[in-house]
Amino acid sequence: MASLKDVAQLAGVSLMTVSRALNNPDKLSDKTYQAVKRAIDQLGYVPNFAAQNIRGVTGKTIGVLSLGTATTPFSVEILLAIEKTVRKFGWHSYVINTFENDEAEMEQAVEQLISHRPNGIIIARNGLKIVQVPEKLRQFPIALANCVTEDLPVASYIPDDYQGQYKIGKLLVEKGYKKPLFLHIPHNYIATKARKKGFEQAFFAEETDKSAVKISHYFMQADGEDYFEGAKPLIDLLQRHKKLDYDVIVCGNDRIAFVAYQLLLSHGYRIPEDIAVTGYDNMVGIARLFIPPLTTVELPHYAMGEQAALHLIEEREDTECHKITCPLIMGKSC
Amino acid sequence: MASLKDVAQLAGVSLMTVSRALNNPDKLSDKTYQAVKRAIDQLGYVPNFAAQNIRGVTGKTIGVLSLGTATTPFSVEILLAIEKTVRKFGWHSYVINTFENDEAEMEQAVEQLISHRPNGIIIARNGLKIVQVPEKLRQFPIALANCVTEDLPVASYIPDDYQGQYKIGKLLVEKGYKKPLFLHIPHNYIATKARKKGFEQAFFAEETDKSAVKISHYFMQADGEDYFEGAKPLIDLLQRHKKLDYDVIVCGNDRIAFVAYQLLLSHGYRIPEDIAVTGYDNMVGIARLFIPPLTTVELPHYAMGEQAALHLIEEREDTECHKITCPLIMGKSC
DNA sequence: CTGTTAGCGCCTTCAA
DNA sequence: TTGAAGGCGCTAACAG
Repeated sequence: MASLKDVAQLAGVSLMTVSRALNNPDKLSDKTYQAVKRAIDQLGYVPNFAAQNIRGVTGKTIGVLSLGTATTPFSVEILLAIEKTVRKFGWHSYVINTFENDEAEMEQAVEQLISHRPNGIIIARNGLKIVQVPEKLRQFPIALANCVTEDLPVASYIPDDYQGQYKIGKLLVEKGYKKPLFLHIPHNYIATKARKKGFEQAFFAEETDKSAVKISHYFMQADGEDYFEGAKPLIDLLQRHKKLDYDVIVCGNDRIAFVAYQLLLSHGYRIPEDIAVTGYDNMVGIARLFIPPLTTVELPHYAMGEQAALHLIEEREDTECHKITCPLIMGKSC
Repeated sequence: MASLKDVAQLAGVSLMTVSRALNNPDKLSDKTYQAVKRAIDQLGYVPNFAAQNIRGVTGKTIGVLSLGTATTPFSVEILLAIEKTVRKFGWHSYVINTFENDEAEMEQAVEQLISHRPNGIIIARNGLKIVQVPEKLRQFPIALANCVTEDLPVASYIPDDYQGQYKIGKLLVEKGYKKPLFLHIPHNYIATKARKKGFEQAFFAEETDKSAVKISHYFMQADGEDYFEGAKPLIDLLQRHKKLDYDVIVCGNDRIAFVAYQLLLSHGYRIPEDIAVTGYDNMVGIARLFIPPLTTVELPHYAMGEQAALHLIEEREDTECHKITCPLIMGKSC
């Protein structure tokens, strides 16, 4: 690959002149600049990042430790947001994917991250969870995207699950729904509690006749990603009862909603005439395939990545847990 | 960040001794080695990648140009496979995401890729398409994952769509299905033709009474990713006819199947008793939510990434278009 | 305006 | 077994 030296040779100037043509063109005479530029184009020269980096003159670099992206690819948007945001500021990003439970791989991943001498670290997770911040990473400025930690005070950017589910609850109250069935995501997820609270508060705040409100809470035991399980309670109900005594199924995420749709439709229920359904996530590429379109709430993947990146770029000093609004996506399922 | 020099100072040895402790431990006396090691641990020293790279002693690097991952996150597995594979060989990988249609961004992406002085380039796409290989990238060894090009002879690794759809066709014939309705993915996709051919050959090869076979081909016009469109013909049919004259809906992908399921179930059809359905893709996180489980074919995302990486690592010299088998995923929808 | 020198962190080569 | 010198590609600081 062509180096500065090659360009200098071809242009018949010194190394520094070429360097300047790249970084301070106005410090050169127009003639020299043109000559150098021609040589650069001719050789297709592109500066060597490593060489610049060693001198500490590249834009800064953010190392991203991405956890578990494989199983839930929908959150890639976090990574894309980081990449796009840092690029806008002339920074670079470097992503390492790994899994929390593979210690050896994690160790290797961390070392690889450090070997690139990042100016900051973002730890991103596919689904909201508590993460451990690897010891060796704690020397860097850190921001968390879609995860939190108890290890140390560090800023995190996560979805405002309370607000999202609250908004759904409010909407349902306004529309006059009285008997919701809440099909949770696993009870050991962080999001679960916030969503439960959000939904209940939206309901109880508006309904004076609390006895009319029936909320059935079902929790799935499994920790797996098999959201089919989330709809199991509904399966039971459909088998046991001729007619459901609920007017809306509030689903913990769009995947559970998909299962619910199939169950309801196959039992002759019309959505939303006979029974309404709501989701959560706004799964990219899927959400709009529901018939009728699913009313759901969007996980702010892009914003989480963007904000975490900005946190490091702008050197924000807070160590708060920023809850990002989940916009309501109005469909026709309720 | 600690450098070799710092470690040397702390250990009271020369720079080179530390370097050797890292790369040729056996060339040191055990005592010195232990002393150095202690210093390394104490400082948490990790070699500076850029400095190694500039000397050309790091493992090699593969630059990945990832196209359009945002819209279809399901193919991230290609990137994960690349990362995992190169790591196994002590290589590194570096991913840049961008879009084909943004020329300025593409230009920038290519330069960034080159600035890392990769030893090889993989171009990966979210969905199988023809790509242009940027001029400046052609100087490197290249492998394509989930895409092909007409620009130059270069190895590509893509799904064997013919084989995949053939297998589905064969299965349906064996099970006695006679009247398929084929809901294609857009007709301008590369995969479409291969799948059509695969399906037809499976059918016509076995059925002697060709008149009994009814294949209705519908093509969607839109070039968008809105696979809802793919099911439009089915919507029309359901509106026009009391009872469908098909015994199986062969869907161009799982997303179309997703729509088809809802349409059929809401019209009182039981799957597969009244009408069967098949998919294509085995979309991660979605495929197993179908009720009944969808019989589909898996896009070999992992294998495509892995093989493209191996192509570069092993310095394979062919420039063929490798079609990778799509395994049949047996569900209960046919 | 342009060139020379020095040095970033590391490793190869050669000398001790 | 260990150390010193030189250089990878680049740029900041200083000369000319």
